[in-house]
Amino acid sequence: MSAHPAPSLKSASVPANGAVVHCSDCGLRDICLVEGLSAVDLDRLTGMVTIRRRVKRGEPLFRAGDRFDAVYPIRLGFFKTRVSSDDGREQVTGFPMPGDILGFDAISTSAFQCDAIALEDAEVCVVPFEKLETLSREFTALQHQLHRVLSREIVRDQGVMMLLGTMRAEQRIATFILNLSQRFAQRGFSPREFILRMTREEIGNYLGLKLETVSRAFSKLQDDGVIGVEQKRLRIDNAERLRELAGATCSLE
Amino acid sequence: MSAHPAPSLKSASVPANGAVVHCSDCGLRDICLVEGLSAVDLDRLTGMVTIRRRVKRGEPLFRAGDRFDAVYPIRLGFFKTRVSSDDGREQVTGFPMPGDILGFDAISTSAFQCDAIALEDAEVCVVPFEKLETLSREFTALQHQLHRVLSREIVRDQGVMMLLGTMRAEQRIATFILNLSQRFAQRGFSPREFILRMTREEIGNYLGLKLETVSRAFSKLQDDGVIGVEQKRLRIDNAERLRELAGATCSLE
DNA sequence: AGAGCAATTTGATCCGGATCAAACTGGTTT
DNA sequence: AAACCAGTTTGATCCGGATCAAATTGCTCT
Repeated sequence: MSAHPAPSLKSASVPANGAVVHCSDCGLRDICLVEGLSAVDLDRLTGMVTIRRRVKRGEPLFRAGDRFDAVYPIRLGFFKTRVSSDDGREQVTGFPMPGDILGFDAISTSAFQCDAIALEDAEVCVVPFEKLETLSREFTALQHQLHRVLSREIVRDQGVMMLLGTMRAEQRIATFILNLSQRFAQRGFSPREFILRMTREEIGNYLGLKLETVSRAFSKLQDDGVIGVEQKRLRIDNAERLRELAGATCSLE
Repeated sequence: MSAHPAPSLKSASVPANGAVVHCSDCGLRDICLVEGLSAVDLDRLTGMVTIRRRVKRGEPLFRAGDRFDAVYPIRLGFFKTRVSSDDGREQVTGFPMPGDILGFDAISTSAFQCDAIALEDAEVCVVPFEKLETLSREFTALQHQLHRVLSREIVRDQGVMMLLGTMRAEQRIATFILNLSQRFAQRGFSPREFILRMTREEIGNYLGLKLETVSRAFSKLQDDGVIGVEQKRLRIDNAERLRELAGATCSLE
C-alpha cells in the first residue's frame, strides 16, 4: 500500500485500499494543504481526504476538458502537466512531485485546462473541492493555506515566464537543475544527487528548448565539472558554480 | 473624480475622494471580484472596499518586496507587472487593465513579488486582504469568485508559457493583439480598434522578443493587410486571418 | 541472450531573431 | 521655431539554438 508509516485508527476517515486516510498521519503534511494547521485542527479536520488514487506510469490523472470536482495532492511519484493548442503544439508547464497539488487550473471553468501525466507509478489524495471550500470557511488556517498554495502557483509561473523570456539555454538548464535540487531538499531527499524522472524531450519542452540542446547543455556542464549525468541519474558537483550560471533568479518554486 | 456613473448613497461604505465606494455601483462588477454575487449579497457586502487609490503614469502601485495587505482591482488605466532577477534581467508578466486584480502573487509570502507600474494615470480599489478572507468565509459566492479569479490567473500564466515556449515571433504578436482585442471586447470597448498603452519594448519584453522584432512584425502584419498600426493606435482589418496566425491557441486570458 | 525500439549523444548545417547601426517621427522644452 | 529626446522604423550582419542526420546506449519483450 502506502510507503508511509502505518496510520493510527483514531479518526473518522474512510479507508482506501485498506488504509485509513488522514492528513495528520501523512509525512507530507508540512508542505501540503494543511501546512501550518495546529494538531488540534488537524484532528478535527475530517473528511477532507477520504480516498486516494493510484496512477500508473504514463497514464493521465486527468486530461484537459475533464470535469473538475477535486484537487489532487501528490503522495508518491512525479507528474508532468501540459497544455495543448488547437494546432497541435504542446507545452509542459511543470513537473509536480509529492507534496505538490494538482488541479488548481480547473477551478476557473470547472474543467481541467491541462493534462496531468504520471511519469512513474504514482499515488494522489483525492480532495473534493466543494469539501475543501466548506472546510476552509470553518478552518481559517486551512483557508489561509489554500490561498497561499494558489498564490505560490502564480509566483512559480512568474518564474517560468522569466526563464522562458530572458534566459539562455545553459542558464535555463542550470535553473532547472537547481530548482529540482531545492525541491528534493525541501522533501528531505538529497539535493546533490537524484533521478530525473522525465526525458530530455520533456525537459526541453518545459524549458522552451529542443532535446538536442538539452543534451548538449548537460554534456557541457559535465565537461565543466559542474554536474555528473549518466542517463537519468544526476549529481551536482559544483553547486556554487551552478548557482552562478543560474543567475540567482526567482527560484522557480 | 471617477469616470463611472454617480454612485448612490445607500450603503455604509466610507467615502474616498468625496465619492462613496461600493461594488454594487461599479461598472466593472461583472468582471471583478463580485461577479456572480446576487444583488442582495452585494448590498450586504459592506466594507470590502472603503478607499481607492490613484496612481500617476509611470509610478508604481507597489514594488517587489513591499509588504502585502491588500489586493487592488483596477478601476481605470493600464498597468504592467514585471519581475526582476538579482542579475538585472526583467520580465514583464502582464498588462492588467480595468476589471483585473493586482496583488495575488503576494499572498504566498505576504510580500509582493512583482512591480506594478501604471502605464497611464490610473485608479484602483483597495481591498484589504484580511477583510476579503473574512467576507469570503461569510459569503460563499464571494469565496467561489475569489477562487475562480486566482485560478484564472494560473490559467492565464499557462497561456503565456505556451506562447513563450512554442510560438514564433509573428504568432506571438498575433496572439498578443487578439488577446488585447478580446479583453477590450469583454469590457465593452471596440475590439477592432484601440490604443496600445505600452511601448514596443514593453511588448517585446512580455513576449520574449526584442523591440525591433516587434516593430518588424507589426509592419509585416500591416503590409499583409491584417492590421493597421500608426504609433500607438491599432486597428484590426482582418480578424479571421489574425486568428489563423495566432493558431487559435489558449486565449491568454 | 538477442531483437527491437525508445532515448540519448554528437556532428554538420541552417535560419529566425538578436544585435548593431542609422534615419525618422512626434511630442516637449526652451 | 529650434533643439532635444524618447520611441519607432528599417537595414545589415551575426549567432545561438533549431534542424537534419547518424551512431550509440539502454530498456523491454520474447
